[in-house]
Parts: sequence; C-alpha cells; structure tokens
Amino acid sequence: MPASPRITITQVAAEAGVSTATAGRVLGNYGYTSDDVAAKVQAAARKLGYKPNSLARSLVTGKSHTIGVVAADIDNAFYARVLRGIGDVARARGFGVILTNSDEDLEREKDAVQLLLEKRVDGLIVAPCDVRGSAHLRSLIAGGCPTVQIDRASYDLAADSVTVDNRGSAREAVTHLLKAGHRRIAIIAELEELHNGSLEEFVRQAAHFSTNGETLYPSWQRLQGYVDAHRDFGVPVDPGLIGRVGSYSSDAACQAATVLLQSPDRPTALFAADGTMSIGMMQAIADLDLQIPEQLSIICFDDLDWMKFTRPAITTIHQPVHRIGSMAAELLLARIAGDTSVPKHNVLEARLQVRDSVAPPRS
Amino acid sequence: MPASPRITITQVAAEAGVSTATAGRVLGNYGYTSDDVAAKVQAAARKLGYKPNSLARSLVTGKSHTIGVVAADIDNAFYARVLRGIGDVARARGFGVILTNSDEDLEREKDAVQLLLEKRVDGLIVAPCDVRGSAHLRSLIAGGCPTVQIDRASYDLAADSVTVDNRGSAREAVTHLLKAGHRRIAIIAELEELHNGSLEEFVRQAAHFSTNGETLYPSWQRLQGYVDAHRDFGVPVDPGLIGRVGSYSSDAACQAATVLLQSPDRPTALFAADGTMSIGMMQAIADLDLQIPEQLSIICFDDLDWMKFTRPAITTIHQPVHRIGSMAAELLLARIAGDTSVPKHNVLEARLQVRDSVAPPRS
DNA sequence: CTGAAAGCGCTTACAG
DNA sequence: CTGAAAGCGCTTACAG
Repeated sequence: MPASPRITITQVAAEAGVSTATAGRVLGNYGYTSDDVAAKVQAAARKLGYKPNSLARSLVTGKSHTIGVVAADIDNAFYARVLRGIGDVARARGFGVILTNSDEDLEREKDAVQLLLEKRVDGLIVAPCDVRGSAHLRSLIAGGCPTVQIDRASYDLAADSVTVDNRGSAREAVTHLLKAGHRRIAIIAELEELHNGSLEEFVRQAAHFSTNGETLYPSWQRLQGYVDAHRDFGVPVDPGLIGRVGSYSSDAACQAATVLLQSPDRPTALFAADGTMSIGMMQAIADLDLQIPEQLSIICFDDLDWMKFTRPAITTIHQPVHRIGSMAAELLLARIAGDTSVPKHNVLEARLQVRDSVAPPRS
Repeated sequence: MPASPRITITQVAAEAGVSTATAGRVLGNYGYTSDDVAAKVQAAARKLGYKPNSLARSLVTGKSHTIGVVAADIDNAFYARVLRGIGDVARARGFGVILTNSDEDLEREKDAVQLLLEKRVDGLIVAPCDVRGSAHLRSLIAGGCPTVQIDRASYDLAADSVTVDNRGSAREAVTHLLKAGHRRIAIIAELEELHNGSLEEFVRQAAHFSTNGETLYPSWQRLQGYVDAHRDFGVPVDPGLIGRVGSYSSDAACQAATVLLQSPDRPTALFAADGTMSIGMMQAIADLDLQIPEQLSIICFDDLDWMKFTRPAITTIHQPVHRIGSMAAELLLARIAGDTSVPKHNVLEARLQVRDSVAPPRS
C-alpha cells in the first residue's frame, strides 16, 4: 500500500470553495478571514485530513522554525542534559531540533554545520571543537546565521556563548582539599592540544592568564583553577602530579590515574577534571583497591548520578547543565527573533557539593 | 549586518552562462552533463559561495533525508545511547535527525509526531508511550510513514520494532540469585498502567503468558522473567517482595526499596528492573547503610558506567543499547528505500554480567 | 548533453 | 475580507 496521497492547501480550498490564498490564510493563521469562511475551510481541512507542509512554508518565509545542534557526543551525560535543556525550550516555542555529533573532530563539525545549513536551520548551537575560532564558524557567523556556543567558546567569534566558571570552581575544589591539609594533590584532566608552549610553562604562567583570554578549553581552565589554589596557599605545583590524559577517554584516564597512584611519593588527594576522567579515576581506585578517604581523598568535577550514593559519597562540582542548554536555546531564539545586541558570554556558576570523600591526609 | 544574500542555483547558472536546469544537474548531481559544463558550473558555484537549499529540493522530490525520533527522555543514559546509534547510522547515510521527547506523555507524543510530520521526515523512530497501539500511530502507519518502534512495541501495529529480551534476561538474572541460594528475592520495578487485572493476578498468570502477547511494557516483561525463574525453582512468589514503584522515578524507587528493606522479613536479594530503579535502590541501600553482598545481594537490569567499579562491582544485565539505535535506524532506512516486506520484530539478547554483588545469603 | 517550461505546496504583495 | 498572480529554489519530464 503506497503512502496515502498528501492533501494540499489547494484541495482544501477546492473542497471549501474558496481560493488557495484564503485557505492558506486560515490554515496558516495569517492575514484576515471572516469567521464563516474560516469555519468552512477548517471543516474541509478536517474532512480531508489536511496536514501542513512546513517545507513549502519555510521555502517561502525563509524561516524553518528549526534549530541545529552540534554536540560533541550525545552519548555523554553532559550533552544529554544540555540537549534536554535545549529540547525543552524548543518544544515550548514550537521549534524543532536537529541533532548532530562532532566527536570533537573538526571535519565532522564542518560536515554537521553544512548539513544543518542545507536544511536551513534558523540558528545553531555548537560546542566548537576548536576554540581558537575555526574559519568555518567565522564565515557561518559572518553570513548572518545566529549561533550560540556552549561549553567552550571562542571569544573572538561574534557569537554568544554559555559556559561554566571552570577556573573558579576548580579553584574552589582544590582549595577545599588544601584546607583539609592536603599538599600533594594530583589532577587528572584531558589537557589536549596545548598551543601556548609546554605544560610546565603553562603552569608557571597560568596564574597570570586572564580567565577568558589565553586558554578556553575547559580542562585547561580547570587546571588554571588548580594552579590558582596552590598559589593562594603558597604551595608549589609539582608537574609530576598533573595527569595529562591527552584524550577524552576513561580508559586513558584510568591509566594516567594508575600511574599517579602507584608513584613512590603518592598523592593524598586526586581531583578529576570531568565526568569521563572521574570514571577512569574510579576504575583505577577500584583496581588498586584504595580506601577512600582513608588512603586517598577525591573530588570530581561533574556531578554524576552515582556520586551521591557511592560510599563514601563523593565531593563534586555541580554544573547547571540543563541550564546551559536552556539558556543557549533562549539566547538563540532571541537572536532568531531579531535581537542584534552585542554577543553575550554567559559564564554560569558551578557549585561545590561537599560530601564524604574528603578527609585530612593520614599523617 | 543582515544575513548575506543567499546564492541560488539561478545565480550560479547565470554566472556560468548555462540554464538553471543544467546548473541544477551538476550541483544536484543528477542527470547528465558534459565535463566542461560541469566544471564551469562548479567554478561559478565556488566563486559565489553557493549552498544548496534542501528545503526546495525536498519540496519537489518529496524526500527530506531526515528521520524523526521520539524518545521518551533524552536525559537518560538509555536514550542517549540509542540516539548515538541512530545518529551514527544517519550520519553515515547522509540523513539528518530531528529529536523530540515525549516524557511518556501521550499528548506530547502526538505533538511530537505532528511536528515531525509537518517537517516531512522520511520516517520515524519512536518509543511509544502506549504499547497497546495508540490510534495516532496507527493512522500514521496506515498513511504510509515508515516507522520503527524501539524499547517497547505494539505488535499489532504494522511497524518494525527493536526491543530487548526483557523476560529472558530477567529470568536469567533471578535464576542466578536462586542458584546462589536466595529464596527471598525482591524486585523493584516501574510496573505502571496494568490493564490485565491486579498485580496478584498477573503474577499468578504470568508464566502462562506468551512473551510477546499480553504485556509489552519492559518492566512487566521483566517481572514475568522474575516469576518464570521462581516457577522454574518451585519457589512461590511473595507479592510482598514486589516493589511496584508506579512511576519512572528514582526517588519513588528509593522509597519503595526502603520499605522492602525495612520489612521484618527482609529480602536477602534485590533485583532492580532498570537504570532508574537501580539508582533509587542504591540510594536506599546507602541510606540504610547495608553491606553488599554480606547483608544483601543485588542485580541491576541496565548496565551503567559506574556499576563496574563500585565496590563490590555490581552484577548487571548488559543491553546492547547502541545496537538498538543503529538497528532501528538501519531498518528504517531500508523501509524508506522501499523495503516493503512484512514488519520485523527484532528482539535483541541482553547478557548477564556476573560481578561481585551476589553472594549466598547469610544463614 | 542542454534548455524552456511547468510544478512541488505554500505565502505574499497587489487589486478589488 | 477575498482572489488572481507571482514567486520561494529547486527538480522533472519533454523537446531538441
């Protein structure tokens, strides 16, 4: 059985005995129509089972009522929640959401943007792979496509952004460990693609960088916060305590954590810079059968479901993830609606959620 | 600065000095063109920065190269992974994915389907709220829209489905507990909306139901497996051990688990019927400070990241979640491409992942 | 292989 | 308030 023939506005108009223009006005809810004509058209539409074709409408109006999202990886609690926030706002406003994944790959990101542009989305929410302002995003924005960056942002792109205060919250978390008396605190973080010289150099200069300037990748910002806290306490940073995983992989994080935890001068605390790093860290801790917090204190950036009932409950940094998505969508819809004010860079606060995984180091 | 004026095929044709039909043929990659004309057109397109408008193309071809997804809740590891599977296949085949959430609400599901239809998706992947074949899905399918059901399925809908062997894997898991010597095994499950009479009656008759017949909601199927295993071992089912949460909420699951675990004749094992129930269960166990597996053995349906490194590591049922999504997308694309064979109901195997959270009951 | 014409299903000025 | 006509940006027969 073939698809039932689609009913068009023309057929409804014929059935109702009016012109297509008039039928369009009542069905599309624009222009003026008298009540009785409207009723006739609606009756005809119902009778025939008319469904509007938004492709045709979009073609003429130039508005698709659709927003495009380029997530890094939807199979990740962070993006899943962001997308929830985006979806909630979009639904409330009658917008559709087209989803793509970049997998942190610039070519895929380009392809994704290209796909979304061809589908004529009204605007884009993107977690850019490259935070130094890739040319394709620049030309996208120059071309007038409303764009909101999430999670990370290139500040020299003329586009809004919604991010989290990575540096400040990491600083707070590490401060919490320092206050508890820890002096050998390891950090395990992605730290991929450094373009400002060596890691050692970065550490030496991190405290002097402006938050929104030299480095805009979350894991580097979190390392900045780690350095800031040490500086506040006059504790020198031991580069040997920086577990630079190099990729966004829990297995790689597990390896890096294992190396750190087996070193002769073992750290007494470990700070995992995001959810994926946390998973790797937890695996390493389980493999080595370390007791928390007796042998090791831990704090995780990114509050995952299980962290609150693991025993001991894990101290975390709680990001307003749903809000990232909903705010990005709201900003984008405002731009689509014609807001042309200067780009806004929204930095949301994250909250330290103190729980039992931190104790003073064993003397 | 307004959006840069969009370049159309007409302008490219003019620039190249050919007709729009010819320009369309090379740009749209259909029909025949000579190499030198193709080169001229491509040069003109590149020079002007031509981007195809897929809305116009879809309007005339009747194909949008887009699939619609109605997930229950993207902010849920299960759907996030399913969507990953869908997205991977879609990207490989050049399809876009429009995402909506139903939140298990029939009205939202209808709205979502409506939105997707207006955007003229070529097909739909849906986790139906109501498994008894809602009228709106029935008419959708009768209208010829290719549709694949996931996670649960109405078998009297003429649409493919991809689900998991819930009953069989639950039976295997509970058998594992029975073999370990447990005789008081509680189950905590959603079990919403029963239409076959009372819970007691269901339990009495569950073993006689065909797997794919009377009940098609995952949590009920998992309860069936629980009953099956008891029957296999000649162990009567105590309805007092069935924690019927009534909604898909971890807080509610926590409450139900707490009640079960505080009862005078406490179960020695607890089977959580999905990820959300597992989270509630774990919270209850933490609150009551029970030792696993000394005081309680547990098995979770749904393998979440953390279950493997929690100590003790938790025995789980591992569902091929990504595969659910990719298979659903492949099936759908085949239908879109014209496969008109009878609907297929694919039931994927889930695998018991034995880990340390099960031990014999304390005597 | 190429072009002139028609048309996909709507909306938008423009008359009336 | 309503209708005839044109047009959104493409693709599709149909001639040549």
